[in-house]
Amino acid sequence: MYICSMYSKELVKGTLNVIVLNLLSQNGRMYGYEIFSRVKELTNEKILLKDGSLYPALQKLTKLGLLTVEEEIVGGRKRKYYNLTEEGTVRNQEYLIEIKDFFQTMSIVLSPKTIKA
Amino acid sequence: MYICSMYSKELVKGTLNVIVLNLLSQNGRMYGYEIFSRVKELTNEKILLKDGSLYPALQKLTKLGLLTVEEEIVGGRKRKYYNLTEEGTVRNQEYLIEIKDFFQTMSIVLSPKTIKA
DNA sequence: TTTAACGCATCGTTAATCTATGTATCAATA
DNA sequence: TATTGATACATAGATTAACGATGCGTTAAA
Repeated sequence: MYICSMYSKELVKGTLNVIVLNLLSQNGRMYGYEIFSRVKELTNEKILLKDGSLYPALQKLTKLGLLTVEEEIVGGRKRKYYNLTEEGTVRNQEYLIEIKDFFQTMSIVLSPKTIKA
Repeated sequence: MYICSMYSKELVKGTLNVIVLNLLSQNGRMYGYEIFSRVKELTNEKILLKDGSLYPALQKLTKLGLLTVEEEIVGGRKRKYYNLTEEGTVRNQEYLIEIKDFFQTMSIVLSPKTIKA
């Protein structure tokens, strides 16, 4: 899996957690590769999560108590299904509020017509 | 100057360059502390650039040929005025396009109602 | 049988940003 | 007059999220 996002790394940085948490909150039970595929599909291949980023992130979020894992064998292949915990749900809401506020603030800073004080 | 942004570091990461370039493209000639103040004012203190981030960033952008510097003494204090170069103007446009596209893409990923394929 | 897609893991590196600290001027204030 | 806060810039070292590279194993298709 060698892939590359159309956005500079720096931009995408800081959004991985909220992407993962939010997808899980909407779709429920998902496994890593499924998350990768779903993001790829939703973004028209504009955001391609790196597996070297995604899998460690899922492990980290689990360690933090935001996700639960269940391992299964499906079609001879190992899968790890993740689910949001209650804490994960709360954190997702917080993240969403923060990121939306941030995007709005950024659009003000970057708006072509800002009024000088 | 000890300050703290209301957003998590990770989110703001990757947006410093475009903030600086875009402010300069709108306001023309500005100095570091002025950029800090302007962003603070525009964002209602939600984004407070750290001086340990801003000044190195200005130096880096200058080294990259995106900015020019002129040093002046104003009111007994040293100021370094920055301006966009042509290359900086082009880069700013590219950054703007990228970040707006990215924000739109993110809003799709994070939208509460995504249609499953 | 080889390639591609599936599915997960991990080690070492990168690089943007932060923290902390330092310098110096000026205005206000206690 | 001494101190604080705002103005103005600088830098060395630490942090840390994410990345690149690599590895393992399965299944299906060419």
